[in-house]
Amino acid sequence: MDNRFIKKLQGLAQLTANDKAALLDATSAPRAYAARQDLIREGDEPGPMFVVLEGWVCRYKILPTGTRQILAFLMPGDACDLHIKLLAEMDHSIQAITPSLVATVSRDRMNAMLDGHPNIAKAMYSAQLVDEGILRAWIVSMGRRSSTERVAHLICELYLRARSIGLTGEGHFDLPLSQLVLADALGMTAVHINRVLKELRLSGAMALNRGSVTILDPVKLIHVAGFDENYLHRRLRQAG
Amino acid sequence: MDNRFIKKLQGLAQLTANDKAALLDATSAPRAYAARQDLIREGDEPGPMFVVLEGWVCRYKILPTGTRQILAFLMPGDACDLHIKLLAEMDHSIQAITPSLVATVSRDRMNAMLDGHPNIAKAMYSAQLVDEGILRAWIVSMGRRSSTERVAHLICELYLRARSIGLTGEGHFDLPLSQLVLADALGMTAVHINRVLKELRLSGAMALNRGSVTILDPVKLIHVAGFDENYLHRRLRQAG
DNA sequence: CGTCACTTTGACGCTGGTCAACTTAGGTGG
DNA sequence: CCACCTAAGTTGACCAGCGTCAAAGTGACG
Repeated sequence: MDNRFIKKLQGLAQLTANDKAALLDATSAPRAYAARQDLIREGDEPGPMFVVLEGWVCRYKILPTGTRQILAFLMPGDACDLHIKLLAEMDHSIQAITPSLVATVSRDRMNAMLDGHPNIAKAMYSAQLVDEGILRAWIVSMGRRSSTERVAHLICELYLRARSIGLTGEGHFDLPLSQLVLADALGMTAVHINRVLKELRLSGAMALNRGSVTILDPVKLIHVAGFDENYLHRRLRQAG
Repeated sequence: MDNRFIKKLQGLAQLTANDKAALLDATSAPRAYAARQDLIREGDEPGPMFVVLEGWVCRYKILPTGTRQILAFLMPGDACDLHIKLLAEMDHSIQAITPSLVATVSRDRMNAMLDGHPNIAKAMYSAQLVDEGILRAWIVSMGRRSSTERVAHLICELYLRARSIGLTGEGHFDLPLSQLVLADALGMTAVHINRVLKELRLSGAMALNRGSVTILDPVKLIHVAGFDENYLHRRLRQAG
């Protein structure tokens, strides 16, 4: 129904009613987090696996100089850290950006689910591969794209991810990220993000206003971003 | 003995003689690759898992503009793409940097090994988590570190990785990477890499000459890099 | 001994950071 | 319903870090 975790995994593998029931049960008691509240901090001992059901969450790391780098955005349906318990401590923090509902699944329960439900295991391994691909794409962006290209590329990525879980309208979607958050994600300053957004708005490619993105000219935006349309698409074998 | 894959996995989990025999057998027929030869290209259908036994290998991606971004370095003992077969096509290429020996393990064989050898499974999942941590650290570097810091940080990382598989001497190690390759890895130009290396040499922190790095002042280098000494260390629970 | 890839250096300019001020929007309490 | 407060967004002036372009130097290898 509106369990976006199940919805997402269904796109990655065939799930039986039994599989879905197990997933629903495992995520049935989510906890609410306030905006800016940490789920877990760098240095903490890894705990259960997190599954975001509502809201936006990010992984981030603070450098000794006080600057922040956001490493990933987690949207409803995204999970993290399949085998994380193997690590002694977290090398980054995870924080809610908006008020969020997040389920936790203990490692034992997780292992039982992976063992007893091969379809779930397949879907989750696929999801992890996609996440790794996103990490690599971020490196490419940071290393070889201009600031304008980076911003456009991130918007393309987030739009497609939002669309795949049914969170988009016609040519627009909610993006509850401040310009400071975008800057921390893209390795830029909020000031420069602002200038880039103005440029993209004036060029007629896209506009970001009050937490909502309007894609004015998809073709132009994709072109500016140098976005590979198949990036999050063709990458998976046909589910099932 | 000198199978560095086994040596590396031993650092991540207790392996029985039986486990080691299975690993040795699976990697007993490596293939030789010449420098600059691709193991697999972006767009190809994913094949077997690769295990680097000798030489340096990298993941990379070419942008439409022709620029290249290196996404990871693979050293002897490093493997890649545990579940890669779930993807329809590669989103990046993998290439030998130096003449290399690389074993391939078919997916069926891989799955059999993961099922039949829980210690191997544990070690390989740990290795993958460490690799993901390295990806995240690269994002942090690209986003929030200056060029000098980036270079110093990469050298620290590579030194520690080389040391963990016994490839370092006293304060120096072989680094068969041209300045162009370093530039492609760090999102810079070869010209600027050259200037940064000169600066690091003059400051007495480190020197790179003819494929070999000499760490002149470890404390200074770590300080310049803002390197977290525990980055690749404390991160694992005690093996065994 | 010539070729080719790699390294080194200088001059110059653009992208994006810094600093500072002002505007806008949203929330809270009187 | 307004006054106030704060976080977020916007803009301009200035400049530094790093890219670009060009040329010369070095070493490996046939």
